[in-house]
Amino acid sequence: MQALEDDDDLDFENSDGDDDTGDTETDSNGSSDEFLREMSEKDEKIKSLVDMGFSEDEANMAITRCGDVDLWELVDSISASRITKDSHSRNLSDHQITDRCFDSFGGRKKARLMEESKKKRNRYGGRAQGNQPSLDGSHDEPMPLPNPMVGFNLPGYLQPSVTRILPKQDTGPPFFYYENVAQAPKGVWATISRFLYDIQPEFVDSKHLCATARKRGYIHNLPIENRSPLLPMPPKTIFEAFPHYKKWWPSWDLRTQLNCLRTNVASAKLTERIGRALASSDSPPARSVQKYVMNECRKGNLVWIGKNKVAPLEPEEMEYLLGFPKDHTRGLGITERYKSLGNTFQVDTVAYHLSVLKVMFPNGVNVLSLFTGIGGGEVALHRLGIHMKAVVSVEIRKANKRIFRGWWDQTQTGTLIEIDDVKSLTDDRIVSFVSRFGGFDLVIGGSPCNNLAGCNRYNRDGLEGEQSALFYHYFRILNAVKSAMARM
DNA sequence: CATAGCATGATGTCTCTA
DNA sequence: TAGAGACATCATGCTATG
Repeated sequence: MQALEDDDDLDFENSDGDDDTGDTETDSNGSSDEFLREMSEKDEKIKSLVDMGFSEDEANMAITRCGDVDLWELVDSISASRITKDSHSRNLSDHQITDRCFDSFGGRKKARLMEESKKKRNRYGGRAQGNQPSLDGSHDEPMPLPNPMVGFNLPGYLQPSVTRILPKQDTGPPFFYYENVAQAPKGVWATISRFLYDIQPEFVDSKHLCATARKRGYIHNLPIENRSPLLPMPPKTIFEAFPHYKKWWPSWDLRTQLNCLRTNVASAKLTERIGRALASSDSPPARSVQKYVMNECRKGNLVWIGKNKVAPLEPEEMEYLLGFPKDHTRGLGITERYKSLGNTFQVDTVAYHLSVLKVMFPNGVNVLSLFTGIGGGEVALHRLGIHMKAVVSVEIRKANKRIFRGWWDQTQTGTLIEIDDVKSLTDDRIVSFVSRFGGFDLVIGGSPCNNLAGCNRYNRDGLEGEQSALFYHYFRILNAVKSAMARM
């Protein structure tokens, strides 16, 4: 849901800020000693795992079990053994555990995956979303994006009704709902899906529900029958959403919907250049000018606000398109508003998926909200008329917390507990919350997309990237909630 | 120090065509 | 079937300004 920056309002609840001054100084230039190098790599991994909330013992055991493998495989292994311990809640067989570790050595599972790979490629006609920048090449399970990107079903669409049956141990409680960008680097969704109990992602482009595109993947264990959309349904075209732009919209701009709302908007210099290019050309403009203008308009989501005059959307217009109440983000600077809005849920889309909760929880829900952002999930629940008895919200950006707290105070009567950082939400604290509230009904959140998003020029390094790796905390926390609730 | 403004490609998928 | 082109993308880093 949110993009997390490391230079922004970092005030951790716990004093985990001294991690970097730890005992694992890596000597990158001097040491010719292979042994020392391996040891410091091992220390690095242990440090990262401890950082994620695992114990040092667990980290050590995992490295012993699996050898020199990627970080995520170690997390996988630890979690697998944890879950085995909770065998009364979830029966993961020894066979699966060994298979996972075996896989780490590039064993028979690799061959099996390759087989499945081929089958799926054939089944989906060769269309495959790319795969992970895999270091060992063993995780290239394809995760094709559907076309059209409409998920399991959508309101008003006549399509074959998809049914799915989840294994009993995955159906909850709690229900969980995870979100991230659909067009992630290769293999990312395959990995996310594997961690989240091999549940197939539901890919939805919000352009089928509103006037702006938003291609996202959602993994959840909610029922998919008897969903209902928020009413009134939002406008699905630009002119329906903003009729006044019709006046200046040139006939050769054929757009009927907007592209994905992002965290930045086009500069005034750029819109000026476009204006000058149009002013100095014929009417209608030459083919090449049209092409230039249209390219910039599509990239920057520009709209026509005057003769030869384009501009980016206002924050208020983005709030509207995304399903938020007017002025939801008001009070922040404009840059901060764009950043917050660019990173949030499309409320109608998420609400459609969550709508099944209404009849299941007539007395309200307890929610664990990770990466809350400006509260897209909570706004969706509220608009569905689902009461929130308690929300434990984890969000690191002060600006977002301010917005969310303001909305909560004005609209809600339940309990809100705010936590700054997923890293500080330890297993112990989770046990304590579960005991206090009698368990969570919904664990919801979209983990940072910074290192997955296509428009990141610098650090698009996948699920292991600095911010996007926080996905593993979503996974850790979800499992902690599951096992704590299983012991209730 | 906080904020705003600005410029900065790569990695994919899909479509069309030779 | 290969290749070229069209198209989309929850952003980061630098700089100026108070």
